[in-house]
Amino acid sequence: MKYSRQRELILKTLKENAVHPTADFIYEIIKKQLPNISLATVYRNLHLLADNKIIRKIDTLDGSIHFDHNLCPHYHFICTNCNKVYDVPYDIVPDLAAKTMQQTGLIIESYDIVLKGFCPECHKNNNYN
Amino acid sequence: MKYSRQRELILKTLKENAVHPTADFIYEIIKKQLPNISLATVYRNLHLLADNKIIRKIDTLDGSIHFDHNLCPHYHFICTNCNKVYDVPYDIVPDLAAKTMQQTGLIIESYDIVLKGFCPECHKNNNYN
DNA sequence: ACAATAATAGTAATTATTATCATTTTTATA
DNA sequence: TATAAAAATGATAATAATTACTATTATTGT
Repeated sequence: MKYSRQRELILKTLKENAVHPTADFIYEIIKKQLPNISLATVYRNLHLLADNKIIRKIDTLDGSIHFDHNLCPHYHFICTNCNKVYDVPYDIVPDLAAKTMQQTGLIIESYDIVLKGFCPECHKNNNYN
Repeated sequence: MKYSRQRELILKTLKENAVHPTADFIYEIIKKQLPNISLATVYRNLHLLADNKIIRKIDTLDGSIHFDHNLCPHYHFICTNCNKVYDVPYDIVPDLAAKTMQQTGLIIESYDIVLKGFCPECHKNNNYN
C-alpha cells in the first residue's frame, strides 16, 4: 500500500466524524478540501483500509455500508427514528465468539450485533410509543 | 391483505427453501411454476409478509436483504467461503434486549447477530486455515 | 532522475431495490 | 350470480449504492 494524500485525508476524516459514516458522507466532507477527489477513490480506500484492519466495516445497517474508525470491540444501535448510530459496549455480550464456537463447531472470524429501536431522545420527544 | 396466488406461492417457496434466500433467489424458483410473475411482486410480497410478522427480514448480510420463514428467535452465521447461512441457537445470548435496555437506556425493538467465518465443511476441505 | 508500480479522476456499467400505472383479481354485498 | 370497490399484479422506468474501466498522475526504491 503506497502512500496517497487522498487516503490519508479519508482516514483523518473518518476519525474526526465518529458517526459511523457511509462512503458518500465522507466524500461530501472531503470535497470541500479536495474538490476533485473522486467518489470511487473514497470507496476504494475505505475498503482497502478495512481489508488492512485499519478501520472496520459495518455492513449491517439498512443496505448501505458504514465505516467505523473504532477497532475496539463494541456493538451498534441504530435509532429507527433519527437514524443515528450509537455504540453499545462490548461487555453486554463479552465472549460470544468463543461460546458459539464451543457450542456449534463453527469457526467464527468476526461478528456484528446491530440493535434497532428508539434512542432516549426520540423516545422522549414523540407520542407514538 | 387480500389473498393472492402469487403471495401464497412466495410464502410456500420461502418455507421450502430454508436457505435464507433473497428476493431474487425466490423469484428464480417461482418463475418455473408461474412464468410471468414479476420480480416487483416478489419484492412487494416479501416486504408485506415481513411487515405483517409472517416472515422475518435479515437486512444484515453483505448489503442484500435476506428473508427467513423461521420466526423463533435465533441468530445467523454466514460462511465466508461457501456463503451458506446457518442458524445459531438463541440460547447463545438469551436476553440481550433486556440487558442492553437496562444498561444503556436505549429502547430496543429488534436486533440481529450475524457471525462470519468458516463452516465445518469448508474448514475441513481447505488448507488456508 | 527514472522506471516500475500503485493510485487517481472521471465516467460508464452493474446490481439491488423501489416507484409508477394501466390492467386484472379478489371479495363483500346486493 | 352480478357488480363495484379495494387490493394486487405485470411490465417497465427510475433510483441509489457500489464497482469496473481506463487513461493519466503520483509515489518510491534504485
